[in-house]
Amino acid sequence: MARPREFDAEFALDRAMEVFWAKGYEATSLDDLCEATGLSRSSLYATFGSKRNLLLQSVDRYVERRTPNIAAALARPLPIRDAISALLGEFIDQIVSGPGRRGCFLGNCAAELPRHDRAALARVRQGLTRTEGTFREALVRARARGELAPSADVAALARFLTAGFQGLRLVGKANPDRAVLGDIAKTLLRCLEERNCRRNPHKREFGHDHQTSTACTPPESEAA
Amino acid sequence: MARPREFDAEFALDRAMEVFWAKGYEATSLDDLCEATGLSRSSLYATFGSKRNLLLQSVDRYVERRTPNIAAALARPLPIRDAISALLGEFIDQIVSGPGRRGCFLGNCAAELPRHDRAALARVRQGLTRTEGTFREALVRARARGELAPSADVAALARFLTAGFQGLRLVGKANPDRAVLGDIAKTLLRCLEERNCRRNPHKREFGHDHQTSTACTPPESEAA
DNA sequence: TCGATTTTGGACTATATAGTCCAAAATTGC
DNA sequence: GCAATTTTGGACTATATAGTCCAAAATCGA
Repeated sequence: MARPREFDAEFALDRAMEVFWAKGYEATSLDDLCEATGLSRSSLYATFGSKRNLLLQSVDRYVERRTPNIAAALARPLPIRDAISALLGEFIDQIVSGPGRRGCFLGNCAAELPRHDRAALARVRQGLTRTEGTFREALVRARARGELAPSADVAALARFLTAGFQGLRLVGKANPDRAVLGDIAKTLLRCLEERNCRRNPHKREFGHDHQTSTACTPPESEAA
Repeated sequence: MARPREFDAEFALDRAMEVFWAKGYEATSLDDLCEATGLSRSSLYATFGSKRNLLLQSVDRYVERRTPNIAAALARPLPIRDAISALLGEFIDQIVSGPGRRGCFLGNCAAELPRHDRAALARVRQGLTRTEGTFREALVRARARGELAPSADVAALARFLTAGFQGLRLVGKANPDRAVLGDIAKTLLRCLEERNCRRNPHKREFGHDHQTSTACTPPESEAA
């Protein structure tokens, strides 16, 4: 081999991720990325290929970095509700305390990325699925400890928690108000109370039979 | 007066909103806006001032347009849970049926807008607050009808529902899977069951006392 | 030391972008 | 019809952008 790299690609990726996270994909320029990573354009392109490719890798990186944190928070020697409550509280603290208010990178990407960008959305989906899995594993353990009803639908609860956390952080970005976020978290936690976590077999599942067209205007011919 | 306008500003605003909604703020160019509205640059600028200003007005427009829809859905002669269930189902249908998968415009803006953009975030916040108010009013009526416990904390429930819907739609953008979204909706609805909606006075409220630093890395010196 | 190989800085390109400007067109009151 | 007034199309500007390219520098094996 010849001349070695003067930078650490992992470190550069972390810094790039931070920028994408803080500013969003479109609003991040290559100059921003060069400045944040300390790399020149040639090194950036040689290492990561393109801005878009760097985003994809940043998403993966984010997931790698955050999943263990969440897993650790849920593995604390606490009743699962208390562990989740603490996790919610930490997010809320981060949000209301100001500077770190960037939301969840996965959520930001999901919101910003155009829906025709299959590859990128797949990465985001994988990340969300991993979060969901982390929640589910913790719930399974909690159920085994007797904290949830034996019939608790932990898969559904995990999905719900994933969406709930996303909702909390998204709302928090626009409305970093402790009272509001506390209400959301408090109510969310109630869904974990033991009596709510039994399966309810005669309850209709979702889908298939809704008629009235409400919500938001659907049409518009798929703006390019 | 002299020469009259050849276009309808309201109509143009609607079209502009659609583009922002579909593509996001940064990814929408003035050419996109001109094409969608049919206006020339001069007319656009004379009418709306700037791209950013047009976004702000689009947000307001979106809120004006969607609030009555939600209000109407919640005012249907149904138990509140059924009305909300139907609303969730409609959103899910829209998401999984494909083309309309743009998420909520407010959520998209909250995710994309930089947090230093006070004015824009305030508009978004107002929109979310209005949604919350719509939920709350419906819940108050439901409580008066005896569908919720007299002590139900309808304000907290409304905030929770606002975040929950945001979470559902955000997750749906990355993962338009009926099973996943159905689980989220199903679990969310459980929080509305009568027995869950009583105030629980000795339960600790949120905030103030969380210690471990988990979640996602907070630092980074406020990337410009 | 030398040739081979890789990295690096930064100049460069081609394009896209938000916003400006003005002459021509359209309309009004008279 | 005419002067006044407003709108309109689109040319124009200045800048920012993603990505390319290459000569110089740095390192390695021999």
